[in-house]
Amino acid sequence: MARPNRKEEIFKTALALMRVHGYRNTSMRDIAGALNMEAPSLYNHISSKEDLLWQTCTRIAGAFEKGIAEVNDIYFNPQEKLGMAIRFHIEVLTHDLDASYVFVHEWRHLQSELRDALIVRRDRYEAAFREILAQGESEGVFVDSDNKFALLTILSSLNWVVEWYRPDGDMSPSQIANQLTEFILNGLNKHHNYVR
Amino acid sequence: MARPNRKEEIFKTALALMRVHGYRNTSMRDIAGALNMEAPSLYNHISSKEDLLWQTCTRIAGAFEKGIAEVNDIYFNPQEKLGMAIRFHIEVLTHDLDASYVFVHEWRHLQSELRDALIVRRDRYEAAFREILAQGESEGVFVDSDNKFALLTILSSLNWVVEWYRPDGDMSPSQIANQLTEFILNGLNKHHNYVR
DNA sequence: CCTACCGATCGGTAGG
DNA sequence: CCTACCGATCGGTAGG
Repeated sequence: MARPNRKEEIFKTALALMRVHGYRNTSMRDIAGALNMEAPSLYNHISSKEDLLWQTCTRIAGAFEKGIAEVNDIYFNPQEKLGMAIRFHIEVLTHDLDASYVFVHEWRHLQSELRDALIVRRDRYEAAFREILAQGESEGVFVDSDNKFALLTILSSLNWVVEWYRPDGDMSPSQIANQLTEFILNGLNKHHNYVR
Repeated sequence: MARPNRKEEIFKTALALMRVHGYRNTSMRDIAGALNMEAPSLYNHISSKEDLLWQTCTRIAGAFEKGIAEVNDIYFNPQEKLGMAIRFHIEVLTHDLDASYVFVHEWRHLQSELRDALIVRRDRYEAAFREILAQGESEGVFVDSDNKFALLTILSSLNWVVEWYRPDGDMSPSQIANQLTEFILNGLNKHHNYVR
């Protein structure tokens, strides 16, 4: 009876359901039903419902961290750095859309200790992004913006991609990254400021 | 015993709780407790938990619609139009942050008929925004972008404001609107395209 | 992997 | 505005 990747099947099914209906609106019975099982059988493969969410969040958070670390290792030019950071971010989001969507929307449902741990990691990630903006400013290639504000605006436009991206849609992840990079670099470009 | 604005107090308390804990994680007992009442007493003032969400969503949706209609009535220049549309949008979001936050995050928990009605209204709002971008393109003042893409990117950066705006923070709603407008107009400005 | 089942909690009603 | 209470549903356990 034991299937090799039953655990993965459970995660995949659960995340697909949670993306559509939300974490709280997806019951263990829903997940089991989609796999032709009974709810208690799920506990032979996973430890709790919350663990489904937690494992997913840490996995995605880890992917983001790996991306930003790579950017800082390889690139020096702030524009290139920002462009690659955007590219990695979009790659993570689009590579496993169900997991990313659940991560972005449902992490609040974790217990406070787990949630706090994620917030720390998110803040660290945002600080690394912000560092790129600060570097661009000090080198005189980005406008002197309110760093925090610019960062929030940039990340919001990146994260919103989970709302409308479709693997079979018009734009590939790479094209999305290109367009967003162009849009954002225009917004930051020191020598081309739009004057009202 | 009857207090004049008990209904409003219930809405206000419920939305504040739902913003922090989410719709599903806020029980009628939680809401009642915060008002020193018992849960069944709430039903003398409201009809259902879902109605709290529905009334809130329609109210905010109406405010957005009023804003975009006003913009289209008064302004002709596409840059001005876009700037004012951004300004109204930010005003609605910041004017009642609890309600806006709940609207943005929790509308999915409505029954399908109500949810569908909101989607129709949202699509209409987005179409009006998009019309402004199309006008700017045809007049040659905005870059020829993928309209849908540009629109999603713009609205995402606007809606993300509910995540970080604090009434007692550094930036006023007006300053936020100014910064976002500048950032977005730079991104769209035809004659100042950043070239990679 | 299942049956049987538990304690907790939910939105909401009856009746006053 | 309250007490008493309902039927439904939840995550999860016991035991096999």
